[in-house]
Amino acid sequence: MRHFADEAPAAALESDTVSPVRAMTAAGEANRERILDAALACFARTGLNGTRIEAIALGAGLSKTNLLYYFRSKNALYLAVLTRTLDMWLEPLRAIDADRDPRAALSHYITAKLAAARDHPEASRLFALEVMQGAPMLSAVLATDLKALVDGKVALLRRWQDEGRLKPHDPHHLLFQIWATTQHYADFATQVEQLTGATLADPAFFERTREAILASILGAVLPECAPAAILRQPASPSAREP
Amino acid sequence: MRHFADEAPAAALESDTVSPVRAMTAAGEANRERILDAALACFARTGLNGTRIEAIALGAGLSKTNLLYYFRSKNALYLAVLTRTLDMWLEPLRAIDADRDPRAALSHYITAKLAAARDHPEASRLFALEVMQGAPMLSAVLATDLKALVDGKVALLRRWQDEGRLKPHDPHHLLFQIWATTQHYADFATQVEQLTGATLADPAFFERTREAILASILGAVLPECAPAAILRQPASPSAREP
DNA sequence: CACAGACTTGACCATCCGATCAATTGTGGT
DNA sequence: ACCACAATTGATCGGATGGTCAAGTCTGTG
Repeated sequence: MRHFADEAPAAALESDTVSPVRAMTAAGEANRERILDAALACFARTGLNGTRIEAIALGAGLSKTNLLYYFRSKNALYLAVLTRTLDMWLEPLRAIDADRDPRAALSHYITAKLAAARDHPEASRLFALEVMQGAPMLSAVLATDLKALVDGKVALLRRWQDEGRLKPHDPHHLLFQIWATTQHYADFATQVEQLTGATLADPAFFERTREAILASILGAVLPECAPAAILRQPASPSAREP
Repeated sequence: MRHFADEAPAAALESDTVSPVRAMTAAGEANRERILDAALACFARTGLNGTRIEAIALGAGLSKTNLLYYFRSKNALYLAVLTRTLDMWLEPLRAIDADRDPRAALSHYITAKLAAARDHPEASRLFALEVMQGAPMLSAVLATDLKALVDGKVALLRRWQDEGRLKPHDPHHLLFQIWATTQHYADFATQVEQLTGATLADPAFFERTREAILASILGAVLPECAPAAILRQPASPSAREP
């Protein structure tokens, strides 16, 4: 019997290559992966509470009991899926490069995020579900890792602004806008498809989407376009409004 | 025994003021409302599967059995919450007015949506959860009511573009961007607060957020600012990208 | 070949939770 | 005061489901 991570968000998962006399079989590793894939698909569609452990097992092609041999509990599995997906999900943000020109950096970031929304919508939905429920399993990671990562990029954006290479625009809101607009096409794919009849899988639609996002976001932060007194009318920040 | 709506998405709920000999007591009506409020709070936080019917009863201040006297099943209650909230949620979109000047109309819409995200974040999360899971209970309504509403507004936006009062910008994407950016601050409030330390409840933060959104979206569609050749570098729509 | 330990299985348990029922209390109208 | 019906309650059922157990089978290594 060899069991793995459980509840603890800081779980170290397997690690220990000191191997307990004999390590995990190739078949075992393959099963673990298949389980994680199936679990991602299920959790992203129906959430933690909505998915039955048996459905995941079915998707992975093994029995419920056998699945529980690899992951001691549904929570442990959920956590494993979460951590496995997180790195991939944050990769594009990490890749924003101080050495590159701001326009290229932001343009690449937006494109990468939109491509991720197209290629891994389940990952997007998984995190969206988790965060929307208050991130009960992820709050620690968010408050440390993500915070640090974002702080760094915010500083970079500020520097670019100070150098006059970006228009003044709150860096946090810039990031939020990018996240929101790109992930929207993954998280609300159902709605998008019902209203437009298209999906990001359609290259033409992808390109139109990309251009629409680039137009509004780059237009707001790149200095070549005169600011134009866009904000003029009364604020009325509290009105529910007609 | 008087029971109400059940599964059917097209449920007519109570209606019938023809009263079966004696209508519902004032206390009864009040209870119904309290249940719906409590249910909204719970469903928005933990989703349909994640909330126990007893938690809602507790939040509403009555017993589980008593709650089931007012709503014959958890699904019926969920559906009732959904439909009760939908009207309020779509109101700002309906209010986009052909008679108004495009700038004012869009600015008002964005402000109203952001205010709604601030004042009714649970509503936002409720629909987000529902749509993200494929809108199992709402797909019918979305495909008809919402579709019709959106089609109308898209036509209006197109007209404005044809008249030169808006820059060419796919109307669907414009709406999606507005929805995504405003609702993000409700749906991902946890994350936003962890990263910025602020909430929409803070008037200064609300105003900064509003300005950031207006700047990018209005900047992209209002004609006073020269387009500027923002989209120039290679598309590479498929690259995952470094 | 033998054996240790990874892998797999089917039967089973315990509990949670949505829902029903029978019975009681409260209340507005006549 | 009485009655019909709304409102409320506690007991209880039954199905679903997460998780355990004991008993295997398979496989690489000594």
